[in-house]
Amino acid sequence: MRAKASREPLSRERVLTAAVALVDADGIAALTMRRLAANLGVEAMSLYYHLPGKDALLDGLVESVFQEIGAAVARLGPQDGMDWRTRLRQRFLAAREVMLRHPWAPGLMGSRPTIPADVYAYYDGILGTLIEAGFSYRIAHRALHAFGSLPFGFAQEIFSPTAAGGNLEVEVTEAEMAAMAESLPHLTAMVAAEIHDAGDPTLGWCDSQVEFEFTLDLLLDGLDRLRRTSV
Amino acid sequence: MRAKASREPLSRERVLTAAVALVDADGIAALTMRRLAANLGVEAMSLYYHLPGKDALLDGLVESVFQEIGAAVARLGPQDGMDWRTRLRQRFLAAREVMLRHPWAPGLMGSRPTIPADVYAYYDGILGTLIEAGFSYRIAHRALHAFGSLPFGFAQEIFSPTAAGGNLEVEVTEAEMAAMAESLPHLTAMVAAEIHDAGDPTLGWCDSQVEFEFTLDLLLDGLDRLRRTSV
DNA sequence: ACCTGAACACCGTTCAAGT
DNA sequence: ACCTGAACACCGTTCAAGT
Repeated sequence: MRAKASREPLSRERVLTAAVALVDADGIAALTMRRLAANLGVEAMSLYYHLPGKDALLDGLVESVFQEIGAAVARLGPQDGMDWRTRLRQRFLAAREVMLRHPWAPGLMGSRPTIPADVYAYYDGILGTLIEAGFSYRIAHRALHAFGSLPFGFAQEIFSPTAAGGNLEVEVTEAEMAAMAESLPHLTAMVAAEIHDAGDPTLGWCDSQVEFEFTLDLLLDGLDRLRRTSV
Repeated sequence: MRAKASREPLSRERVLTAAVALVDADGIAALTMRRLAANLGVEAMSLYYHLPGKDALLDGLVESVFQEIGAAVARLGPQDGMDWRTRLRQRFLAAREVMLRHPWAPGLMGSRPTIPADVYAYYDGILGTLIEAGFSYRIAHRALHAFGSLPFGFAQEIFSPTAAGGNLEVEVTEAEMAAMAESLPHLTAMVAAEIHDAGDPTLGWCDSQVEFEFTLDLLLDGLDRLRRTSV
């Protein structure tokens, strides 16, 4: 895990790249000034020359992930011929691919008190798409809120990605299953009725691609209906 | 802030109550084993007799908030005559009132690796309401995901409640405003078009009651349309 | 049964100092 | 300009010990 010593000096960018790699590999709890420095072949105090402190490091992590989203969206190319729903759908799905690579990012974003500046530009683009499609500012504003975290490629997860929900069936014994059927009749029936493909890459608790796209389309369709009736 | 010394012995419940009070008052970062103990008039090590460690304390905090939601929902009384949309709407709005009292809770929930057991029963009730209304298990399952955090009384907040978004206009100078109009034309126009009631109690970044209910109704209406067409 | 004191390993951060 | 060593205040947690 320790990077080979390099003679080129540190930089904010190198520090952030190493931090993303560290967190991807060992989780957010492993991100320590001392450990990050060690991975860079340097003392902890050296980091303070490139970043004011740990909060700035965490902000930088969020910024890094968002820039990755920005790059993925830019890679989609011009969207001239498309209607607004297709445009937004592509954006959000591109963001999702980035998030699948950094499952710690949603939790980190949710805990930061500041918003990286580039995010405003990102939202401005979404808003522009909506206005161009004929939405009023009022409805477009509410649409931004309704989208929630979808622009960042993840559906709502109230609890952490590593939560137990998805593995429910696996860890439960026969006796517990019977008790569950009694206390949680509807959930038990649902699990029985639904067969999930195991092992698909997911952000967590059943938050598979299918669920993500269902929520996305439910909102897009509902907004489109609003647009065509009242605007 | 220090509680008066009491002769009755500590208990898990007393510890959790004090922890909620501490976090309500001073924020989640102020929750320290040593500080919590001091508030209880006790040494830090005493807490370990009632809770295995800090993780258990954080889990207990989430559990406490959820039990408050459970109590608020129970206070709604029997829902016999109501249709499914009204039932869910009342539930989610009741949960929202609890969350407004504990603005740190969404962030904490998002960072916990485990789900309190009672939450399953809560979801089972929501699922039962959907099934009773005629939804298939497949659609009901997806509806649970689409709801996201609404059952817990908060709409998606990608960034922390204390984020800057809501105060954007206030902190911006004239020159910055002009620059903003150039780089963020649509957002600037939206802010100009929208007048927000200042000072309303909110979970954060424009997540006012109106936005919450808009998202809620958008999803409920969309689901209802699905129910009546394909089921 | 319930609480404590001393100690340990580990944080983030400061500051003066090195090169 | 860039990095370091020693030190500080503060963590969560252990363990043997008190009552």
